[in-house]
Amino acid sequence: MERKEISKAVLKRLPGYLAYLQNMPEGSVPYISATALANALGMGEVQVRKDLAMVSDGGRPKIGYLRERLIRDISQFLGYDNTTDAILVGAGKLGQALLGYGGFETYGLNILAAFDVSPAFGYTEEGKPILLMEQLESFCCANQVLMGIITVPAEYAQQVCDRLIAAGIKAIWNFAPVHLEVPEHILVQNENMATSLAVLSMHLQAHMKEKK
Amino acid sequence: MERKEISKAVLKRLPGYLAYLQNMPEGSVPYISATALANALGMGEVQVRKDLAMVSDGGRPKIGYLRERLIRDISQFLGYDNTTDAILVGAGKLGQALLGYGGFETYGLNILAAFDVSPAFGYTEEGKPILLMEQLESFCCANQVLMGIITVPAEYAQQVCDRLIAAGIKAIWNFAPVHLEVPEHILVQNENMATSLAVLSMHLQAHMKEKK
DNA sequence: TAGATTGTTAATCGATTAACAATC
DNA sequence: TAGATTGTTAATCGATTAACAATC
Repeated sequence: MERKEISKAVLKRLPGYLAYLQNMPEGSVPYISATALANALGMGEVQVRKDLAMVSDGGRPKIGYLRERLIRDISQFLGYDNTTDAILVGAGKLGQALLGYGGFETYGLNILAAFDVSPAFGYTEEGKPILLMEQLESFCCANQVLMGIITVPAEYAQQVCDRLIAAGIKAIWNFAPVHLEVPEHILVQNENMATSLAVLSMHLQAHMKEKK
Repeated sequence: MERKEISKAVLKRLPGYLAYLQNMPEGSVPYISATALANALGMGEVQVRKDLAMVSDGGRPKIGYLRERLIRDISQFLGYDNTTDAILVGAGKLGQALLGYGGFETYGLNILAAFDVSPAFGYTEEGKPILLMEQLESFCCANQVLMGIITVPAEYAQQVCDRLIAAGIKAIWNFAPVHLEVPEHILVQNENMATSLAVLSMHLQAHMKEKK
């Protein structure tokens, strides 16, 4: 499969397809069509077909895609087959929730360690080390870590971010509700609860108004 | 301010403006221009100006917007001034992290209680009640709850979702990595970690390839 | 006044949808 | 073969960007 340029919009839909395919009722036919997938997820069938065509050429007219093959193709496209090492900064509640979430391995993400200013505990329940902030740079360099997850309070996020970049990190998953200033080649992905809440809040407002 | 039809794209950018305005260095000039805001957040100035024009008519040529006024206008537009009651289902790690996160009040969100199959604990550290699933329907009806937050494992998400809707809920914030099937008038907002990870993963793949 | 900034109207860009030929 | 499904090419839609007139 030759890699085409892919848009962010398509990229964001791929995990949804993958999740559905992986959780599909077993025992049924081994093939699935773009049409069937679209119906199951409540999406347009043309869109799904086009998206799938971006990442796999296993589609066969009249038959569809071989489910296992499609799972493999999407996973590979998303880079889930080769694991990425990451570190997490900020072992508060949210940080610990993420550390404890086992599901990330499925996505090829491996959180090596957490860092925190407080040395209160040395290991998480899962046995991941919680280290002091002082060790951040040396750890990242030694382990060639490329991804950093920020779960510190908003006011510390920028300085943590700066240190991560100085330590050689290229991609940042930011859970702090602030805009981070970074050099051009660094990617910041904001996990922004406020954004989701805005959409929900707007929907409820419209609902309330309707009721009046 | 007359309400115009607003696109989802604009809606999702508003919380970012708001957060920046609220955390601005105090003591400086009380006015801020769309240009200044755009530069601070690394966005296009025309886009910011247009977005602001959607929610406020306090903009004055040569001067810009009065910061306090703008904060008020955006907050009001997003409905952050009148609080929304919500319940949370699934008091696992993620659920508890959300329950413990104090910041939601800022967005007008008030989590009244959590529900779980396990009656192990009656209250969270913050004093919010953790109730049994059996009480879900009666609680929602009695308190006229309109929003439900789902933090249960993927395999239970759909049945929880169905119960929430039956209990009168109109908007669902879904943290489970599955597609939820809902009637037309119900809004599901997926907080999808997998989506963010896909974007990050793709960036790192590109980075690795470059290095080779 | 001059100049910065606003809001609006028009042009561009990108993504989605529709139409259709190719294929098993 | 007939029909379902694929992938591709063209049309539509929506959002972003650019250009410009209005205003303090």
